[in-house]
Amino acid sequence: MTTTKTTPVGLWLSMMGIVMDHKWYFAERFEKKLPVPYSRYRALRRVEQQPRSQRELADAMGVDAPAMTVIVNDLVRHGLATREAHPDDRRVKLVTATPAGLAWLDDVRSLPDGAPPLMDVLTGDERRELARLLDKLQASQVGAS
Amino acid sequence: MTTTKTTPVGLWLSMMGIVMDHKWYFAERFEKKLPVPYSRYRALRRVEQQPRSQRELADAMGVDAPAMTVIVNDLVRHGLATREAHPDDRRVKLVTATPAGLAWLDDVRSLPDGAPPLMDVLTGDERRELARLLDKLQASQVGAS
DNA sequence: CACAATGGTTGCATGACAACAACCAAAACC
DNA sequence: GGTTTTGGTTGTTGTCATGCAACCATTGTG
Repeated sequence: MTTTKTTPVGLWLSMMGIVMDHKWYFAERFEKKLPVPYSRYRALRRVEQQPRSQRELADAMGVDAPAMTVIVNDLVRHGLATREAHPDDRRVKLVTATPAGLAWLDDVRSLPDGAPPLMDVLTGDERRELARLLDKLQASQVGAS
Repeated sequence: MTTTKTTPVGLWLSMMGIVMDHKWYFAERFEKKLPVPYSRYRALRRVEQQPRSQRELADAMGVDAPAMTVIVNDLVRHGLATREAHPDDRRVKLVTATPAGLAWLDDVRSLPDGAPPLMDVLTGDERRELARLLDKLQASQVGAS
């Protein structure tokens, strides 16, 4: 039985290992809901609260501009988001989630058996604590390379 | 400010999101240490304590036999592991970590700046608590070591 | 012994993702 | 007003991961 080191790298390796080992489980159910890659969810998530430019999205996701274009193309094609020119700077394309897009986000988040059986081993208190820690991690956004 | 839901799917999406958002950061430093894909680490990790057959490894990692062959080929080619026929059943190939393999595992685990700056926001207590929760999750994995 | 089942191997085909070059359009700057 | 910078697009390439088909060697079973 592994005992995760409490160093940053130790924690990171442990967390990444768990995610990688069980990614396939989630992927199966996720792609059944809508046949798009997970990166589309990652992008749409970030325009849930307010529209963002593709530049902002690319920086936040750690991908380059060409990759972002492809992702947004896909979102638009599926009616999950719209791409409009920014009124003040027409170079900028604002990506906005459509009602269908918001509904899809909710769908994914309430996927039955969407999470690998892993989480069942945690008690209610532990889940709340894990959620708190993950939120704290998520709050610290790192810039691009 | 996202507030992670304490449901299994909510926790899973949050955790996976964090890993995916920062994977590139780790990958840069990981592949600088040794130019092999991360999957090689995932595999070698599992033979750290004791040798395993490729079948066991494949099941534990959620990949099929052909993929496992490729991974082990790579490990052997880099001198990180050996592949020997099982004495009792010569169909079975036992994968064993070499001293160099074990050293590499340690190297990766002590990569300077190997983890994204994320973890720095956690206090010592929080890191210990996160390590405990991750260990509990990991313990429920198939073939956890 | 003939025959299936199991563990691995080889080869191929696909999809996701990242990196990059080349390009266009709209600002910003001197 | 011409140049540079910025946001975005198109297309190509390469790598990794995943899946499948066909095959070999070994073992187990009737």
